[in-house]
Amino acid sequence: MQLTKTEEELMNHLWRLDKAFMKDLLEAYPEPKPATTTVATLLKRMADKGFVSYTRFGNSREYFPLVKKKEYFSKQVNSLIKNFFNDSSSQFASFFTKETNLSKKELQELRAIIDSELQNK
Amino acid sequence: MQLTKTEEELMNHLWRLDKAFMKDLLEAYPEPKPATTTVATLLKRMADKGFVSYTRFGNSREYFPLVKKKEYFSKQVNSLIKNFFNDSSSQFASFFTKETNLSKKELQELRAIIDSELQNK
DNA sequence: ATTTTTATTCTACATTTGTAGAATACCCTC
DNA sequence: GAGGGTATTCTACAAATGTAGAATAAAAAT
Repeated sequence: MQLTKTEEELMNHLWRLDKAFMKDLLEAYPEPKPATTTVATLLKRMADKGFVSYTRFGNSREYFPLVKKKEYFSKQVNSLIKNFFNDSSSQFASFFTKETNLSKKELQELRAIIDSELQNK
Repeated sequence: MQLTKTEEELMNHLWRLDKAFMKDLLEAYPEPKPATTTVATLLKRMADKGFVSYTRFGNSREYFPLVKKKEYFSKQVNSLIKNFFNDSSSQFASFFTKETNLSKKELQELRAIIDSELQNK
């Protein structure tokens, strides 16, 4: 199952905080903050979808992510690639390199990463 | 505004075909094909969102995309980057290179692209 | 202990999305 | 020009999403 945009936003807070109580999550939002009940509903739905869980502490809960940001993100990218580039990551890579505004420095860094990846092949 | 997954699928057909009548779009779907009315509804919604338009031909219409695949896709990637990498494309690039399964050949191609990009800087 | 604050659950409701039938209008063919 | 195929519009409806009030329960503060 998929997270919606709104759920993703909350998930991002949770990833950043690593684990968090309701109040921490509310704090994480910029003004205007959503109602507590709104966040509670989102958390419940996200728990149903298997993205978060929690530890009980008295009556309240410490929420934590069940899915790593990396994993989640990786699926996102892969689905983008599948959807728009007939599953060709190189086509995507080429597109990405040309179309996003990487600075000279960033491009050089990226080349370094690629070189080190090539070492392992 | 955003396209939903289902709308994206249709949009993909349209991009591939460049322009198309209802019947072409229906053909483009794999079995089980959606009902004509379903596609019609989607097209209308997509037109409302400003993603497609059409030329009248008698009582039927030749639909065409108003947004280029490249543009659309570019926005998707940028929003992914913004959402998950605090707007840092280099962080994303690094992630991408490490986490997607690029073959040796693809990595080499990618390096070539980067080199040629670096020429222009 | 009484009040205040805070989190949770239950309920609710408007909007969006996925899907398609019914009715209608048009074009093509015999 | 009557009948069959096809596209469009209208209508509908279930499910998902965004949002939050009311009621409740428990913890913290005074």
